[in-house]
Amino acid sequence: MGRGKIEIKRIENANNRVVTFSKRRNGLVKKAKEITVLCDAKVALIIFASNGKMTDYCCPSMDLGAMLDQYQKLSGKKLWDTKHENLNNEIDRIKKENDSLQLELRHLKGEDIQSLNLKNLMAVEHAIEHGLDKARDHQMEFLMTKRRNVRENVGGGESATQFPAATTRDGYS
Amino acid sequence: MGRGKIEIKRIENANNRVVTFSKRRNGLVKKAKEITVLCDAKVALIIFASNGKMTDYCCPSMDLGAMLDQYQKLSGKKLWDTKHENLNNEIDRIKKENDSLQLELRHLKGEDIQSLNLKNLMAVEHAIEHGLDKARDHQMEFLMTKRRNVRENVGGGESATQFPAATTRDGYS
DNA sequence: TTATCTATGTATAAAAC
DNA sequence: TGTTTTATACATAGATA
Repeated sequence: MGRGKIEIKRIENANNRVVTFSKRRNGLVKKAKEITVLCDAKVALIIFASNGKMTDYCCPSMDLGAMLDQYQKLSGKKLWDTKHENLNNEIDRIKKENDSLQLELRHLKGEDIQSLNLKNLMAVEHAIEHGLDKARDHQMEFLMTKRRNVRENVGGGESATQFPAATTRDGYS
Repeated sequence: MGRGKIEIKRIENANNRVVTFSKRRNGLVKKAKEITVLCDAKVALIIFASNGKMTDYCCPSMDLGAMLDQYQKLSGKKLWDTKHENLNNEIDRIKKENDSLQLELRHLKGEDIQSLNLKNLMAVEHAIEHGLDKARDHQMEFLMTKRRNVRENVGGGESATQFPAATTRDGYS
């Protein structure tokens, strides 16, 4: 074309290639706009230069998302379902983790323990005992702090008399 | 062009419009292919005729999905995120639920309880006590059953002393 | 880059099949 | 519809700024 016909193959001269790209890209977008107007067509066009820079055109009458929905319907090709699948898998994974946490939690609260065998049951018991110890230790710390505060305070100590419930049971252990 | 210049506005004659569409669509796709080859460009092109029929072209070096990923990155526009948003919200919701379960679990095990106030600490304690009661009740049942079985067995008790096998699920420590 | 300048090669409007 | 024909209008390669 122009000052000489060219073969349709990669333009080796980098400068020519870039210049030609720029011209033809403009031409392509222009043509896309024209067919849109002239023929009531819907056109979406995305162009990446070899340097990564992007140019795009989408007809005003339909947005790209709608175009792509239609594309998927008509072509049968999936564009984002693989992405959906990954998210769904993630959801499944977390839900399972969630379920097992819920179960463990119920066990520690003494619920659903009929499904446990003796060994697991004893493990649960020990976990609970350990937790109880720590909770009581902590309560005690709370109270000690409170009492010390009361002593250092001016007024009366009625709040300081409030001791933890701490009913100690002895099971068989 | 051709036998007469035309204005770039909708071609009112339906027949002309369709014929022109067909010609220009072919021209557009041809140009898209050419720039792809000549300039190392990546091009995606989707065209819908007013009758709904679709024509598309995508450069061989990148599939449409990848093109669109790149499009989203570079343009900042969301194509399918509304669809994804729901799934992502679901994931967030479950993750939060998960976190709160984990925290509750740690509390019941006596961990991280320094962050609790006295009232919550006592609530935890009561939950633990309740769980412990139930666990011990259940253990007791186990043993009673076992003892009864031993009594009812004919031979020597050595097989009867064998405690449940305990195929173990872990996590109670 | 982008714009302008030309000579050429292409695309295509209109018509007819 | 799709193709061919043909006259014109456009696009653009290469050079230059």
